[in-house]
Amino acid sequence: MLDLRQLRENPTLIEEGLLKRGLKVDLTSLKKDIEKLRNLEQQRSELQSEGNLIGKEVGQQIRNGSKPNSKEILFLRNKGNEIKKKVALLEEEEKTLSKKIKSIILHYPNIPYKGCPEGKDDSANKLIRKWGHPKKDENYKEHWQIAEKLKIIDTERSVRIAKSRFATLFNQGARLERALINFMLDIHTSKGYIEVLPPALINTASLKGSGQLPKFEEEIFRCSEDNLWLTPTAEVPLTSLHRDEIIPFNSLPLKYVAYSPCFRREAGSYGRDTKGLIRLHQFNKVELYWFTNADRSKESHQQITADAESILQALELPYRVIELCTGDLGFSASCTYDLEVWLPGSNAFREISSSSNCDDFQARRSSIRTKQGKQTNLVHTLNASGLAIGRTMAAILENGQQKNGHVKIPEALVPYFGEKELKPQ
RNA sequence: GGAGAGGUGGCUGAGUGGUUGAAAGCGGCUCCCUGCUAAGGAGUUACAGGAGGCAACUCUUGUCGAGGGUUCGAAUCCCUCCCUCUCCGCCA
Repeated sequence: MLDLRQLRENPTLIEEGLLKRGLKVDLTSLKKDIEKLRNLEQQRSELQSEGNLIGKEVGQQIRNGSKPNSKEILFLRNKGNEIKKKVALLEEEEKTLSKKIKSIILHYPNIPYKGCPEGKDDSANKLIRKWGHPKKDENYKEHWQIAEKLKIIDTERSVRIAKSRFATLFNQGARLERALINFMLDIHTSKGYIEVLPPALINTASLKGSGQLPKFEEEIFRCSEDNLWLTPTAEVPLTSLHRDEIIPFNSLPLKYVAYSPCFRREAGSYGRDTKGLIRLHQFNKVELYWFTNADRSKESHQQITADAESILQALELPYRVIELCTGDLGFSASCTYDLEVWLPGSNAFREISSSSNCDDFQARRSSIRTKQGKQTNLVHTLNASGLAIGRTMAAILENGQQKNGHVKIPEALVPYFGEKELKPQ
């Protein structure tokens, strides 16, 4: 959420920021509304102050022995009633106005940080670094072809059970998924992350707090009967872990790692990535999440990104780091690095992690602060996938594929998986 | 699903109409004392909005789960909703 005071005092700065994202917005009328609201608040509180004095006066006189029906007290009560009427009118006006303002600003995304590369779409994204050596020389199969041969993924049965865009894993496939989750959690917790297993069903306030609602309702599965939603990413419950809290300053940064299943409706992606593990309604993910103070959020972003990268390195999967340009940023982010893993089968880099600094955007929506001396400040929040499990499995299948149809398991994963390769069982 | 109890500051917990934004305890912070440690003493310790000094402050409004109502005045009375807990039933 954008800062009301900044909207009032420096709307052009925000207009410029939104414009960089490709949003042309004229904030003059919003600014006027905010000022009007401030005005109403002031008038109202002056009246209330007057009313409070009258209330005290009545109490004083009664304690001094005046009768409740004495002339003086009846006079004061009358006066109090008049004030009450005026206050009620102002309050009503105030409420409509502040509702209007809030509904507008909840729809505005975060503004990009100063150094964010400017551009309209992903063509303006910036290559930051590369790691490993992408295999390009041979004729590689795609991961779903490999998986089919090994009989570790069954899509048709998934349709029977649920519908399209679901996967059912068998044998070594199911085992590999489990191994990857444990492997990633172990690496991150060994670095000081606190492991969390959050609920998969989450409430509306949580989704508003992290920025998924009100704008992206159509992307999230809903249990309308209970007014709960299926979590689209652990980022949501992790943000709400500290919603409406003041975190002690000396416990920052708070670093969490959570495994969670993720559910997405994938509305509007019909026909894209229909095969395999790349785009499913349900997938597993290990998510990293930091609460930190504003001073340290830039360096924290480097660190959380490096922590996500360390998994790819440990699995010997070639990847590159891309900084998203202003037009490609997600709703809550002010700066994002995508980690893209190399998939030799499709001869392309594919997003496997997104690492974002949301600065105080989510913290303001969720009211998460820290106290430094007498000052209470919003914290900064950062998140990074570390990593998406299904896509990691796809990458392992494609990068580890052998000519005989077997798949080599990365060495670091062997203790978790228990075998050195995938082969027909 | 049936019956009951309750939601108060970082926490425990008092408070049923009038200087109660809220006792007390714990915790936190500051200072003092002590040769380290432990113990002790004094003080301090909610959040949000607004106005003014535009800095360390002062004034003001709101906030005791949320919303509405009664009243000159509500944490305290009434209504609605949400949530938590206990017992019984059912069930991993």
